[in-house]
Amino acid sequence: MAQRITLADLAEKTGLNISTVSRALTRPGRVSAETRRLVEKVAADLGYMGNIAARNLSRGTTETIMVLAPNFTGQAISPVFTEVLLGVCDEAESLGLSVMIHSHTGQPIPTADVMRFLHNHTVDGILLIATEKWDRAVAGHKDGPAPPVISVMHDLTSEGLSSVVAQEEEGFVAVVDHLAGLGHRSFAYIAGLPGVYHEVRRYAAVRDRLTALGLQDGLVPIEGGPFDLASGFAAAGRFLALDQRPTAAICCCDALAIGFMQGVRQAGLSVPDDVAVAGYDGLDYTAFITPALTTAVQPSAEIGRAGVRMLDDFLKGRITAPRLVSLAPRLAVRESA
Amino acid sequence: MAQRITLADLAEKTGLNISTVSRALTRPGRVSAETRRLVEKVAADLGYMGNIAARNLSRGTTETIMVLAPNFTGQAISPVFTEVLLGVCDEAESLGLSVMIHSHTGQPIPTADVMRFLHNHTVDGILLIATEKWDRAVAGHKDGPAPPVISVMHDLTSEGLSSVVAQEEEGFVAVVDHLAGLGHRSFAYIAGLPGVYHEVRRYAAVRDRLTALGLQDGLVPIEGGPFDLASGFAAAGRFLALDQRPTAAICCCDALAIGFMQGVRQAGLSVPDDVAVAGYDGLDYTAFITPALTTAVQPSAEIGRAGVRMLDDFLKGRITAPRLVSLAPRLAVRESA
DNA sequence: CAGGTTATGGCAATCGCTTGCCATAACCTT
DNA sequence: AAGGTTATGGCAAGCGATTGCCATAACCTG
Repeated sequence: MAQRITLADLAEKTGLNISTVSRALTRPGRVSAETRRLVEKVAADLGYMGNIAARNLSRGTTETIMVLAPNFTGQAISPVFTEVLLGVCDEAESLGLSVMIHSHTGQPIPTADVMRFLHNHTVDGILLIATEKWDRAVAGHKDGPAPPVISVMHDLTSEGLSSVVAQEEEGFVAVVDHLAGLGHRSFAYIAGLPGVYHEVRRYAAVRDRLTALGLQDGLVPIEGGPFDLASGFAAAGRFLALDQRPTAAICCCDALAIGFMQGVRQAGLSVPDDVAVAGYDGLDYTAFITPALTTAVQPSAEIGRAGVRMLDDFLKGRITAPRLVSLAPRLAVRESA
Repeated sequence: MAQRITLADLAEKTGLNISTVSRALTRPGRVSAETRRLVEKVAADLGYMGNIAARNLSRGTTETIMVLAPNFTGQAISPVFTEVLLGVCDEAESLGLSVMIHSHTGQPIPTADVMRFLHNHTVDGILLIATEKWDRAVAGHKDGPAPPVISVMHDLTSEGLSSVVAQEEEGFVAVVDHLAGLGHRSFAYIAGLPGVYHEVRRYAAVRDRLTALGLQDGLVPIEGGPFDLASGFAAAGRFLALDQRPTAAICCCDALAIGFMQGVRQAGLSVPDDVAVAGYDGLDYTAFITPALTTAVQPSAEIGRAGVRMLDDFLKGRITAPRLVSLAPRLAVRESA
């Protein structure tokens, strides 16, 4: 793929100077309409395509953003992440940004990596899908201006990073309220990975809401696992072994819920009659299984879009102070509860 | 994010020439061990990070590949694609390549786009996940050397593109054989999007195998749709309206199968007793729904990995002629059939 | 019509790294 | 010890586009 046509070629062909050609192509108002038309015609004729690397070097910019995702390689991907990515790509495209994707291995966040990508001009900004805390100290940027990094799905404003998140708490409040409204008084909580951001917040939301309703004594936390189907299935075993089984199960995420339902039904229990089940995320699949899962549907793609918009605002200097955007989930009441 | 340290800084600090510093960092054998150590130490001290854009311009290379995916924005993503992407990222990382992702809007493949990315040095090579035919003519490269583009999931060797695919036909042969072995003699085929590569091949595989078994008269094609859950659900309605319902349903993909199962079960039919259902793809979810879906599990992530390896081989000049790699799916017999 | 704007195009430095080619020094051979 | 290698580092020319600054020409204004 040898680079064929350069600005120099166009310059020679048009008899103009390289700089004029460059301006004709990138600064519409800077040259006369006539000149611009000429250059454009010749460029089209010759099939000029420009050299991005040269532009990047010269401008010190790449028009590229990176999404740094957790565990993206080496294990299953959460469909939620995929949806976020879809939103990201969508919005990036309409803003004229390219998107690179890279994975980080989880906690602790490889701040050094982040900084490297930024510093060596690989990308202009980063959309961080963190699993754990962003260790600002590692960056050695404690005093400098905030780096162009937006946290997605995690509220890291306390660390100085703009963030766009879902109102998970509200989602779980809605779930709890719905279940309580159905008359349930005992609740299993099928946990995600212990200690992890989402798990911690979701459990807290459930517990607090139950407490507010005076039902905290009915809460039975059950070990789950890494937000996947198999962990939910395994959790069902623990649930079944309980002396007094709660009548409802609130799962930390949809994958756990689906696995859990599969587990209890295999043991002969009926959902929702023997145990009502609710999840969180709103994966497509939840609507097409039997019984269809009641779940809080999170606007994942929109989160991705908002993240990109925010990063773009940041890069263009339209905002400077860390900001928080949080999007509300919507409860989808279906058969399982 | 101002670029701070450059090779010039290191050169000054070490008293060496820029070129020597550059070599110390990138051509281990080219300088004395002592010099290298010195440079490395100073580089570490100063936190040198290099400027990728400059390197790219100078080397005429980007060490970046692009995955060009269909419909990635604007509509639901197939989990299969996600899995492929996972494999791609995984392998790319271990080969030291970055990956950009970009979407194309389907047929016809935007060959011009492809060429632009290649020509303007945005990326070194492309992993094309095509939906339709690759229009070689558009590229205007009919005579030139093959561009560094690998087709993934579609055999485009006939167009001169190396490809890595799944042996879909074998997968469907296995499905048909399994169903026939169970005693089924009438088969509904729930179709994907009409005319689309996968749909065409899969249907042909089913029909041919049934013919080979002398069971072709039992085949009833049923309109499905764009490889998603809702289409499968809708197809169930058509299936139910049939005068004589086949006893087995072969679905073009898992999403269709899941939607289909949901549809027929909602109508009171039992799977597999009233109708056996089988899919293709091997999505995680198929094992955790009731009834668990019998399906041909395609090694999607491995396809992604193999694609990247092949592209890398191509870029490094280890292969030049178009090649075809095809990976076998594995039949997972579960409850639905 | 003189003095002052404004529009347009050219010059050349610059972005930071890479690499072919050359010079030097050190080390062999016979 | 003379001629020949080999290892190491420096020089400088790129890679291709961008952009601040300047020169010129065209156009105003009173």
